[in-house]
Formats: sequence, structure tokens, C-alpha cells
Amino acid sequence: MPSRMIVSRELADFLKLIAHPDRLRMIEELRLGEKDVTGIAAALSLPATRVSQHLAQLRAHRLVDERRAGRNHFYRLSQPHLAAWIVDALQFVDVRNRLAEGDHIDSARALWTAQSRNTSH
Amino acid sequence: MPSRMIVSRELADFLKLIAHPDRLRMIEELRLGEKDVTGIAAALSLPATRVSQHLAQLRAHRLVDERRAGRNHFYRLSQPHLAAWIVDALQFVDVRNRLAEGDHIDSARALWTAQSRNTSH
DNA sequence: TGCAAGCCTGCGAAGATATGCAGATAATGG
DNA sequence: CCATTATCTGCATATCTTCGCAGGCTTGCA
Repeated sequence: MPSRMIVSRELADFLKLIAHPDRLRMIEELRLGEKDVTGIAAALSLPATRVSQHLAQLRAHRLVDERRAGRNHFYRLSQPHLAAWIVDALQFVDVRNRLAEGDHIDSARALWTAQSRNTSH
Repeated sequence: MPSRMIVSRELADFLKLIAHPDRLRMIEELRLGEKDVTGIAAALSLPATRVSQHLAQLRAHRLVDERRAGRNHFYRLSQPHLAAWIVDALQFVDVRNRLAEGDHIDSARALWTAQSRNTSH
């Protein structure tokens, strides 16, 4: 049983799970703490249905924990370090784009690295 | 222009690019140095055509560098640190699987972390 | 020059993903 | 109870990915 094949499949599933612009932004949105579905949707200007569907996927893979309070469902990262690990990936994104499109990446790194809450997405 | 949207798209593209079992194994295979297409295919027991197609994708995003010597094309990671960053992701793969399926993940981490060359894939 | 080895690309079928919409469930406040 | 708010799920369509196969290009060598 080639364990490397099994693990590479699991790893690929995990990477596919987070390899979506909305889900990446959602993960970074939860970086500093929990937030409910409507709050996430509003912060990212996405339809709540879509956010809920993405959350279902993250939930299925145990990437987020859910807490219900009244009719609101609050989500948080089950492993907060995930957000930092993702930001680390920015160093690998195509260098051509970085040079061509200016400092989008650096500014996003700054936004996603900042400790304080802000509203610019 | 919300730079966060732009970056999350680029980041998602990058993650999608590596989110494939074959490509993950190829990246780890190149961890310790360059290898030609046939060598990679043999090491991973994959058809050479498939390896070539995967390499074309990695090449298009500048994740690998190519060196031609005679009829052989040797590839290497353009950013060797990428392999280590990927191994770091193992900490995030679903904990249920880790508990249920034994230590596949730990054994793969050991294999992929080892400094010496070996032939067990 | 001709043939084989090593790679690459184009193409099409099969499979996987994304996403809006409609409908369902659950909690809250009259 | 009934309406409303917040969220979830099922479904159909559109879109993207994967992967084998056929064919093409280049280099090495007889």
C-alpha cells in the first residue's frame, strides 16, 4: 500500500477544497475570530446562499467549527494557523504577475497580515 | 479595484495547480534535485504522457525550470522551498482520516522529509 | 539519410465543480 | 399559531479538468 499515494490524494483534496477565491477570502475573513453567515456574506459582498454552500464544504472537511446562537450560525477556523499558512503561499504565486500587475500581492499580504480589523476587501 | 479579490484569484489558481495527486508527488519527487520526464514517470509509475502534461502546467505557472540536454528534458523546482511548504499542509488534513486510517500521513511526512534518496513511493 | 528515443501538443469523452434558484428547516417575536 | 429572519439542501445547467490516444518535433546514432 503506497502510503504516498494515499496521502497525496488526501492532500490534493484538501488543496482543492481551499483552492477557490471565495473560500480563500472566507478563511482569511475568519482569521481573527468567528463570524456568522450573513456577516461573512456582507463582508465579502457575496450571496448568502453561496457562502453557506462554501461553508458546508469547509465544514465537511473539519476546517471550520460551528457554533449556533439563536438563528445565527457562527463559524470559526478549527485551526487558526491555516490562515497564516495560506498567506505564506503568496511567495509562490507567479513572479511574472507580481512584476506585471504591481504590488497587489504585497498589499494583500499586508491586509491579510494586519492584526487589526478593517473593512476593505 | 479590490486587490484582495485579485490576489485570492491568483492564489486559488496556484492552489488548483498543485491540487492534484500526481503533481504533488512530482513536486516532492523534484524536492532533492532535477530529474527528466522519463525518470519522473518511472519513479512514480505514471505514463510519461501524463507526466509531460502535468509538467506543462507547472511550467506555464513557472513552478518548475526546464533544462534540455540531448533529447532529455530535466526539470527542477524553481522555488525548492515549495516542497517543504506543501509538507507543512499535512497538519491541516482532516483529523478524522488521520485517526481512522492510521499513520499514513505521518509516514508520508517522514518519507517526504527525509534527506536521503529512496525508492519507495 | 533514416530510424528510434524522448517529449510535446491537440483532441474528445468522461468526470468533477460551480452556482443560481426553489424549497425546506429552525428559531424569534408578535 | 403565523410571519419573518437566518441558514441549509436539492437540483439543473454551465464550465472546467482529467486522461488516453494519435500525431508531430527534435536529437542521437548507425
